Amino acid sequence: MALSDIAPDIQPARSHAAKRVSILEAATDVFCREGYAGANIDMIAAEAGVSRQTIYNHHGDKEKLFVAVVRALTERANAGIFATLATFPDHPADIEAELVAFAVRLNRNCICNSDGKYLRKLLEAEGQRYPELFAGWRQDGPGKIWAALAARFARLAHGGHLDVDDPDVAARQFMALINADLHVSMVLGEQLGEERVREAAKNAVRTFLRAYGRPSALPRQSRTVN
Amino acid sequence: MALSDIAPDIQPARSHAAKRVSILEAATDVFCREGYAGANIDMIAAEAGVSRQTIYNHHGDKEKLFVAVVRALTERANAGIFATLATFPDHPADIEAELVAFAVRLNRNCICNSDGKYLRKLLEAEGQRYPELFAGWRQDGPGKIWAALAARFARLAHGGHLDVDDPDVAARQFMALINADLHVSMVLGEQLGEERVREAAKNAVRTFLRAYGRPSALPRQSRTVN
DNA sequence: AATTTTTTAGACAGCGTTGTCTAATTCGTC
DNA sequence: GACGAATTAGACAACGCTGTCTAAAAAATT
Repeated sequence: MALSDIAPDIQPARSHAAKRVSILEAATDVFCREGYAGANIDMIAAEAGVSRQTIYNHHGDKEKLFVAVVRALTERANAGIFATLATFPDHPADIEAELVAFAVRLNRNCICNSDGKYLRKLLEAEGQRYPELFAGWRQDGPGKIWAALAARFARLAHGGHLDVDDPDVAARQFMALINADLHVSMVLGEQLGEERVREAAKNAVRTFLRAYGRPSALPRQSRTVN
Repeated sequence: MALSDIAPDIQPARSHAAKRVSILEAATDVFCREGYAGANIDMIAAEAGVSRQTIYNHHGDKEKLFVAVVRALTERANAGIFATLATFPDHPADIEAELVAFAVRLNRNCICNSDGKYLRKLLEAEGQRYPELFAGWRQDGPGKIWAALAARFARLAHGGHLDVDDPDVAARQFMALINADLHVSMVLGEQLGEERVREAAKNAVRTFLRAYGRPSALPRQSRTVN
């Protein structure tokens, strides 16, 4: 009962927070692997190295746990995307090389990493069942990302580096081209190496610049067909 | 016992085949809506207008039923894609208009229709769990489709209609561009109208031709930026 | 060292699902 | 109309999962 005066408000346990994280990680894994209905609490408990009761203590409910998982996932994923977006080449010296590097970062850090894969999978699997959960993702995720990316392209166009008439369309197409080669491989769960990602980015940017590049910015790259 | 001589080999019942189809349709629906683990036989039976026992009579097992569903789905989807692929404009008079029309057909008949959506969803949800099932789809589906589409583009290039150096890449990028605008909307289950599909196809083909079009084939379309 | 809180293992009821079985019924054929 | 095959409704056991509970163990705080 006596409240000591030094460090009075320290949380009851330290392991508490660590276990919460560990539970969330394991739950993310299992929910994504097995789907909501296929996942069971014992699996999650075993994978988290925690007793089943502890999970109920922390999250109260299978559904609440699922919601917590999706929230954490979307927040992390959005943060990662915007962090990568901040590395967009606003004043490119070599636009092709810098766009390729940017595309590689985008693929590596946002789309091919586990958060991206997990989020896509949960979205496809349970999106219909929890529309309100994923509507938030959609607004804060793709909505803002496309807008932000479109603004970057518009600025590049204004600076004379690109010839873009509809930046929104260009942004969506850029994302689509980035993923063109990788999507099917990822769905099947293949692990794709760095060079594969780089190749995909190079192809995407090359086509993107053939479509939207300024004639003056292109010509150093040979474009003859053999 | 007495085998009458006329029409001896007629199947025992006619409703048999109809019910099999109806079961498969309902099972496809339910498996895609609820996932494998979340689907239950009673749901499927109710949706098929059939008793639970009949399902077991026809397919024996929940897992066998699932396999049958995926097989039917992949076969139908592949057939549909190749049928649409046969309408590719091999000798285009107006390449942009004909590619747009082709893209619209591809989207409407193969990607946005229920088979396409269902297949993608099942693939994402259960692909890891049944790799052998979906490996077949991957080989006969995207593998052959990309090759076939690439061959078409190569022929267009050879005929002087396109400037394509790597037809495989071009084919994948064409598919990716086609889907750029629609994918997110579809995942969330929105119903997209004809004009939306048409708009997406127009944007995709325009960019594709800006990247791969022959200079001589392009210029009639004004490309000035305001 | 004592105390309080958290965690654990295990048992437990309640519920839903799968797959089987049986008896009644429907359907198409003869 | 009578026969045989398929279908149906319902009951049923076996099983797995959720969520709760209890008593023991572990961890941290005092």
